[in-house]
Amino acid sequence: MKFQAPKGVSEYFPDRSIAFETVRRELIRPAKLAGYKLLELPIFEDTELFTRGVGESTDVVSKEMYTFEDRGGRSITLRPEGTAGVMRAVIEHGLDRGQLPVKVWYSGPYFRAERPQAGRYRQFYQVGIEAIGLDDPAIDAEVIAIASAGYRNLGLRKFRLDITSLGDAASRAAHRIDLVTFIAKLDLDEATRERVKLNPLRIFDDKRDPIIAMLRNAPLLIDYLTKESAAHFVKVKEYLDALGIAYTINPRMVRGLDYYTGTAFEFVHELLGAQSGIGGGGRYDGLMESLGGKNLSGIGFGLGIDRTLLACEAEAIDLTKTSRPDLYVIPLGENAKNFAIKFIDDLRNGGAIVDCAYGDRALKGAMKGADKSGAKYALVIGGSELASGIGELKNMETGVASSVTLSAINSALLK
RNA sequence: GUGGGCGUAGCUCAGCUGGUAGAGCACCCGGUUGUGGUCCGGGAUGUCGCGGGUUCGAGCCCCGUCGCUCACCCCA
Repeated sequence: MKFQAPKGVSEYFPDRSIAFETVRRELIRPAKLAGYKLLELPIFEDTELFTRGVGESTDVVSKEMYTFEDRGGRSITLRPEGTAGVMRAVIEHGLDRGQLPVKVWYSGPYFRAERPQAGRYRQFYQVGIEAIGLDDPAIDAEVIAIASAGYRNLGLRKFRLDITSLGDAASRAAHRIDLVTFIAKLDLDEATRERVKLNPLRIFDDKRDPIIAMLRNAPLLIDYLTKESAAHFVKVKEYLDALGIAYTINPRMVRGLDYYTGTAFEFVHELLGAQSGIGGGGRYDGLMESLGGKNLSGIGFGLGIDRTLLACEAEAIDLTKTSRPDLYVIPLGENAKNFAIKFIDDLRNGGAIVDCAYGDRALKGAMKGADKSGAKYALVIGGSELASGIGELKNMETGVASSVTLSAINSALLK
């Protein structure tokens, strides 16, 4: 029996794991700069939180959840997305009692039992933020700007931002009547008809050309916005313009989760395959109340770490440089090793990245190790260095070595 | 859940009309005393995904099975 990882999970190991770590850090950074605070939540929750929060009509709930019964007979589900859990925590612990909005960020694994393919995994990673309790369009723009900054920090260029407004309940009710009437006249197959019954908007998600053609003159939700919703959307666009963030209005955009209202957005990368959405989010003004909390509005996003990493790779962005050692130490003999252990520890405590050729390797092999580690400098410590206190610090890039007093080597010198 | 492609050394792959496995990269050792990258020499490595069948003989053919992968669906 040879063990394998479960189907469809993503795993990261060197050197790709270094890039993964960088992606996560850079996507989080703009949120921290904007005052969002970490929320660390469980990866499993009461199943009903998701069926009510995400929506029964979604594929996520109807066929993609990892659900099981725990030993107490409770129905538990591995979280398929982050927002519902945040709402639960905010309501349960009264985080919304202080100043609004509540601004939080979070990151971790999510689970959906889908058939895997490029950029789609059963366990995948996201960075998310939520701003709860403020319906000012400026916060919509802030959330979008934070996501956009994360991608730009990484050096990504070949992506676009799609935005639309799904309006408030009144907007959607008016549109739904006309859309259902329109769809009823179309010649659709059984499966599509069934799918659309629960949420007619999903018809716009169809990728088949004949269907897309049929929808050319379909009524668009964005044309049914109430005065308030329309005004809100106008302000969001103005703020994005002021921020210099380019966007495309996409009135046919469909979000996968039912709780979205008003502003909705998606970041789409040009070089990825079928799974090209690297992040998305929107407003969810009725969610909190529907989960038993106060009637507070909210907006947030989820950014896919796995897909963002794929996007960086597609754009040939190297994210592995940061973790290469500053110094690679090669001790020769037991006395040198005794000295090196403390010498290295001091440098590390000073903030330098230091690796060492332990294991009494031959000098030549150890030098190869230094080379492969990508270290900036190599330092051999043997009998003569111990006796004189002076070593040859070799710059691995230029090949030039210079005499340095060992006691003078510190992290600043190596950086 | 549906469909296509693919499963041979750690990685990428070759293996002609069936005759009991190869390359490159990576790895280890060496090229006369303590300094890497290039070059040269040497070395280790596989139940050819798994099970069954056909055959004197199967990595190659047939059946099944598992897995990976890409796409549909859907989405991060």
